[in-house]
Amino acid sequence: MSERTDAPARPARGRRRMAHSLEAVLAEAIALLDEAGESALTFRALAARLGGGAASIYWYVSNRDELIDRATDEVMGRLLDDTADLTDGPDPVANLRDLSLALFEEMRRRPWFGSYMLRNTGQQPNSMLMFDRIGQQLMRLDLTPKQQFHAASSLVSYIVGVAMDMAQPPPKEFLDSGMQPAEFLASYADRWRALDPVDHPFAHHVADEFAVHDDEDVFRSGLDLLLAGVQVQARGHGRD
Amino acid sequence: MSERTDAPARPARGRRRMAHSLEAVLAEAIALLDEAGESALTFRALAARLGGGAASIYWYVSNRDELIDRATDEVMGRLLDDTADLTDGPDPVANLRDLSLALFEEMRRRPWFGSYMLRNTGQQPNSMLMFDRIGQQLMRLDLTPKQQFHAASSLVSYIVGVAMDMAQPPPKEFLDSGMQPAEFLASYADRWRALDPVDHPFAHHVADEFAVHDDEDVFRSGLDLLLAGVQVQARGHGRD
DNA sequence: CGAACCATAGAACGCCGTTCGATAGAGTGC
DNA sequence: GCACTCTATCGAACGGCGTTCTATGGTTCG
Repeated sequence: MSERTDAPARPARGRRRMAHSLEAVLAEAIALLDEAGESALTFRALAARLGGGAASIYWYVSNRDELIDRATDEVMGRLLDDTADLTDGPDPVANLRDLSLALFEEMRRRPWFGSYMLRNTGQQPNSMLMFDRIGQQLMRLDLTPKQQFHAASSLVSYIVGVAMDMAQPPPKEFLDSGMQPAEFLASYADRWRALDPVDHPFAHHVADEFAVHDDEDVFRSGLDLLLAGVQVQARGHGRD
Repeated sequence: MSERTDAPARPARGRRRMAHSLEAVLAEAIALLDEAGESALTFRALAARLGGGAASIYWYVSNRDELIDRATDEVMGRLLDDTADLTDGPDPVANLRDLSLALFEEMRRRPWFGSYMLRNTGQQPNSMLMFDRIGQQLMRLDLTPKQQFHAASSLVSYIVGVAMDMAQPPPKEFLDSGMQPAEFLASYADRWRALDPVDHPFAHHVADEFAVHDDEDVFRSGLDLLLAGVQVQARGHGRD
């Protein structure tokens, strides 16, 4: 009857015993994912955080997969909001670059995010919106629809590929040896240098670069290759 | 543990002679992965195929992760053998294209393969060899080592990204409705057409392309964008 | 013939996702 | 006030998983 005044705009509807809510479930799920990665997101751990039983979560979500889908889409939704102005620029290619970099930033913040970004966009409306936002910039270029579709798909594939790379948890030898990330990278490069030079000429050739590389540089670099290709295609404006 | 110490610990691909059972374990593991995907690869299922107990497998492999790593690397080893001649051509960029397409083909054959390709190349000597083989072609172009390293990484990321896409199991609605893949794709395109045209202009714009697209075309298309970017960079021959 | 070692496998542990049924509380009609 | 329904919660249990421990058969060799 009388409303609790603690609830702001969206009252969490009448508080029951252990009032959950879809919002709360997703918020804690995301927190769990952020703190300890995908394997840490279990129904029991989540329930403990929410202060209830594991079975209760099934009221809001029918599945662990659906839980992850919704969490991912929630994050994507926020990202859409935060980056709404990135497509205002006059140059569509520059806009694509900014948009992709924003995605990269989010993936760096949340290594789990990229891995689930593309699965089943049918279940992830916001991922679909992001895909469309990318495509809309490509529509502004002088390309055939097929070229535009291919370019959008390739861009997303590239981004997800990098995401997968970054989602790789650091090997435990790193966690054990309290090294700094830069130190570890350097010592990892030494392993490249220890490989047979006959079988691995390239590893030796670029070991120095590898030792000091920054993930964002690598990402930006590949992104620019892809976008350069798009621009070549747009100027050639023709066949596929 | 399971290795004799007399043989000069071969790096990776040398035929193992006495490790009769490790080969069997990996062969059955790969068969299981091929037939029913990653989730089907359980120690119990694998043991059943081998006609023994689950615990026995731990003699050959200390981990499920290691099992998957070894299976992946085994497949990569065969692929290295099968594609050894793809880098003989005079044009390094054409060679990269052929190599990438061979990887794509393998990923199409084995959707699970791409997902595990890049993890921990420290544990996957053959993946490292493949990475080097890609890099060797890039060494032949007029690029700085940094550019070469970035290009190799980006190429692999792109390939893995597409792999992730293809590793997505088809939604169960597809399996239920005995549709042909082409039919399903068309009906999926209808769902794009049913989206709000204001929010999803691009989806509507390319729905027709999406309805008839072929994964390999899309892959090849993005690959060519990337390689075109590399070529632009090589001709500009300079700064990053 | 017995010892040493390789290889196997049954049983159990703890964790997981998921299901089922019981039940407490809020809303509703009388 | 009361009974009834509907919503949301949760304890308990099921089956399956990776993994470990321990016991034990089979070979090889002195």
